[in-house]
Amino acid sequence: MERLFKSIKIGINEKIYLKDPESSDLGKRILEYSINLIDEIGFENFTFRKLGSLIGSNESSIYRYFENKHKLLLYLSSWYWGWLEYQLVFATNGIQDPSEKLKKTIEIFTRKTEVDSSFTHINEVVLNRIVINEYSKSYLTKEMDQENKDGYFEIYKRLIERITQMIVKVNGDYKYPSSLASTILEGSFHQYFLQEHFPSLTDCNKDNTPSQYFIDLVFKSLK
Amino acid sequence: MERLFKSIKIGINEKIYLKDPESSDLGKRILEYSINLIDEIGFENFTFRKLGSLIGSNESSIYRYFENKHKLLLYLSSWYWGWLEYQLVFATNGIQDPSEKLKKTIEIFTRKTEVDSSFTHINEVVLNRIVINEYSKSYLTKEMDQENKDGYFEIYKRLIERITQMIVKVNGDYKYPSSLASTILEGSFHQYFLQEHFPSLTDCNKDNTPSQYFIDLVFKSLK
DNA sequence: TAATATTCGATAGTATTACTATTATATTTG
DNA sequence: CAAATATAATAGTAATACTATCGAATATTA
Repeated sequence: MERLFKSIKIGINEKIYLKDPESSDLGKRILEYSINLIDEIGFENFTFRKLGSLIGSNESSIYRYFENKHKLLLYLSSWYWGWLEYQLVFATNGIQDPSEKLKKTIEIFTRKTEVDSSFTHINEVVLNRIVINEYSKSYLTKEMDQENKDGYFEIYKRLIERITQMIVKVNGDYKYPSSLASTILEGSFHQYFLQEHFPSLTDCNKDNTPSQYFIDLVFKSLK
Repeated sequence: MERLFKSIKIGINEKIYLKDPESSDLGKRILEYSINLIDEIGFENFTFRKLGSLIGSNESSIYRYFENKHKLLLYLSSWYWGWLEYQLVFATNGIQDPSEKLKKTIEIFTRKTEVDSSFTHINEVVLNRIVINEYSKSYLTKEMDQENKDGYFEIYKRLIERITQMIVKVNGDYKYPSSLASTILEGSFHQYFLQEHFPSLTDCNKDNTPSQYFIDLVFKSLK
């Protein structure tokens, strides 16, 4: 539980930012509006200049918080994974039965994101869309091995490890708990992407949710 | 079968290129060396200027073949999917039993790529690495819906549809054949990525192959 | 309250990227 | 051999991704 609170409050690796964006008003505006702007125009077209003019601030001021937009994306996605971890632990805390717990976990990962008013300047619904559309760009780079060593993907990895442990508790003989855990996480985001852009490549829609698909997949695998 | 040969020979959507790179020596060198250069420095750092100087040619000459590097990536990945489709149909052609056929298909998708000397100027092993590391960047853009309408992802979609049909033949009652098919394709590439960069998040390694993991996953799902 | 530190905005400047346009030259083909 | 086509060389543009400097406003502290 301590690990969790650390993530929610100060858990974001300090090397990701130059100045803590939570420490000032401008910093918070950077977070709030960068989410909207990236969602709107996409990460490729997003620049600090555009963000500056959107929040009525200066490009160079934003550079005082983040080295570049790549680091900002790492910050936002780390924040998202930390928030998801919080949701996860909170929702599954009381559940004793391992299967029930794993089922609930899959539901948390695959459910539609809803606004959580506890963090006012961050819109989790929009941030969820960003993670679906942009997260893989943050690790599919030539710098990622070094960044991984520096701990930039810590929270994401911890999340997958949590699922792995739950899988092991349901069936200790299953041979691929880590692979299955990462399939659940990547896969559920991918199914949402397909629903939006390649509907013919998925069976998920309003009636058939990704939750049902993954619950079926996982529990048949673990039987 | 005709659809297949179309893909191998001229199947790449003509809107992707300005001038067919297979139609000239320079075009072939663009394909050959862009694969090496993207693999070496990553798609973000790759520019036509660098490619030009690598092949002793001019930046502006490359622009006569491809509008921009994004289109080149679309070309290369379309080529790869077409090549994979060829491998797939070739290897599964004689198999009658639907389960055997699906199993073979999963093996094709999840096996390590080997050089295929039939296409001399394209190195499939290196191209496979590019698809693992860069393919998602080609569709995670704001332009993708239009590009999808224009048919740029045709071959990729057809591949997934082929797997879907095989799944249906093995078990017509299974509720999520398309989702499972896309999970196999995306998932197996992702497992290779994890092996390379996040080994703690996968159980796949020299002894445990992605093939075994996915065969287990799929056939338990369809039982 | 004065001194000091911090923050931010404004401006300017650089190297690189992602192209486009033009012209000259080489090569192919009819 | 002429005409068409392909390529190379050069130049140029707008945007990007920063870095540096400086001064004004604001907050902190002595």
